[in-house]
Amino acid sequence: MPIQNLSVPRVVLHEQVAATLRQMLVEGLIAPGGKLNERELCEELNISRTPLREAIKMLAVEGLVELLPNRGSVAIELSAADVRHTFEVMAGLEGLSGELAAQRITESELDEIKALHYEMMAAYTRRDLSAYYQLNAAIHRAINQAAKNPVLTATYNQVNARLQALRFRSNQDGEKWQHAVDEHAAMIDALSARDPEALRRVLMSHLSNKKMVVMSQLNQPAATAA
Amino acid sequence: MPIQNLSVPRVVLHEQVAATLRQMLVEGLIAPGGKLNERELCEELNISRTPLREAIKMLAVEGLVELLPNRGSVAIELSAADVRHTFEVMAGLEGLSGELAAQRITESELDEIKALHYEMMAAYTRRDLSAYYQLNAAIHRAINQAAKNPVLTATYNQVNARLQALRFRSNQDGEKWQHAVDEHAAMIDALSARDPEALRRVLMSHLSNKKMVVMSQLNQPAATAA
DNA sequence: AGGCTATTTTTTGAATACAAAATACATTTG
DNA sequence: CAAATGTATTTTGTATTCAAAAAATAGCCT
Repeated sequence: MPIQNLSVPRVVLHEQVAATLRQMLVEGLIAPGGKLNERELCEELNISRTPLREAIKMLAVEGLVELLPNRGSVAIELSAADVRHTFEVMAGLEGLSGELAAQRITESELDEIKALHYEMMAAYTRRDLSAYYQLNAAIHRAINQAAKNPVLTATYNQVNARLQALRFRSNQDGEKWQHAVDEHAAMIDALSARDPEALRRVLMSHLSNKKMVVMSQLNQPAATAA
Repeated sequence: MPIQNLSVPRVVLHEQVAATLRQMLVEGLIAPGGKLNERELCEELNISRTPLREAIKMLAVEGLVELLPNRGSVAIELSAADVRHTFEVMAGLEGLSGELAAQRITESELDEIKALHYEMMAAYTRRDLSAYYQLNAAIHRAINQAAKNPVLTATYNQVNARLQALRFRSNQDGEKWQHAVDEHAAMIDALSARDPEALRRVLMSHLSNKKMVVMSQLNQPAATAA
């Protein structure tokens, strides 16, 4: 006879709810500017308002939602200036990641990143944007991991989540995409050479280019990818 | 007869509570590792548990408290590794602040920082540690402001709050203090010259030195300042 | 007496209930 | 008919209540 019931929530509810909402926001299930209706979300997630409201407060600190006193909360909507500022910070954090990763990366970590890079090159060659996007994210995540700094990782993820909520699909333009791929090759070189300064430069300029692509897409928000 | 009662809370309760708790944590009123008893805090702040718990969740995201499921929450206690990691990120954020500030600072902002610097030199000459500490913090805040990036400022403040909760009083050692003051002079020079790279280098090495001072104090936690 | 278990008490987690504010709606009046 | 005002409804903010888990205490047995 089972002593413990594994179906009962073993982790606290507000954490689960926060994770669900975070995913909904980052995946665009709740669009930027969209309202978070408490009653609706409670019904949808089958929870009471207490843990939901706790989760919303957490997301507000993370910068994913904005609290309007007495008027609820909405998914953040980044202005062009907000996007610029966020990318500026992301560039700094990426640069730091690179600097530290180049100093601390192990051989096996480097091999894994090289493997991811080749997979990404395959996706690029096939013009498989979705696979490319995921592998690209995986590489950046791996570099961040190689920096061996949990505080940096947490800060990086928190700021990055706000950009992910934008749901942009960059590099659709041929020339820009080529350039991004070139930069990735330079990353691998800098990592292999364990050259912190070089990797920092590459990553910061990489982010700067990504920023410009996103900014130009924001100006012409015509096509929303399927 | 007054139409509106200004004594009633015009801002939401959980914000006020979060601010109060944040101050208590940063000022050491709740010591690192100390438990946050909900009942006690409710009585002390004259509120119910709901807004208190919302505030605690916010502070958990900020990294000032740790949530122990079913066992409440405690003020964070940074290990030596945590302190190293946090300073590493702070150095990166300071470096970025400096880089941007050197590009964007106005004449009047620069003048104000110079004035703060002279005030700080006065405090240093008098060995007035408290005044020095405050002016030092004001200068770093001013440089951060001059970077004109709200996202950077918010990120910086959030990470910095965790270090402030350590309640260290560094630079008590004469030679180290002298060195810190020299670095501050170099900051003013780099700012005046609008040299981003130079300011970045100075600020990062400044933070690195501060880290070493704090780390050595952590090893011998003998004297707690009055 | 000492170690163990059982029971009470406290504390935390979540749901509900109540109050106040904001919004939507309808009615009235110029 | 439009603007404005008053009323109803919804939504948000806070307090209270209920339930479950953890901690403290007491009792029991060897």
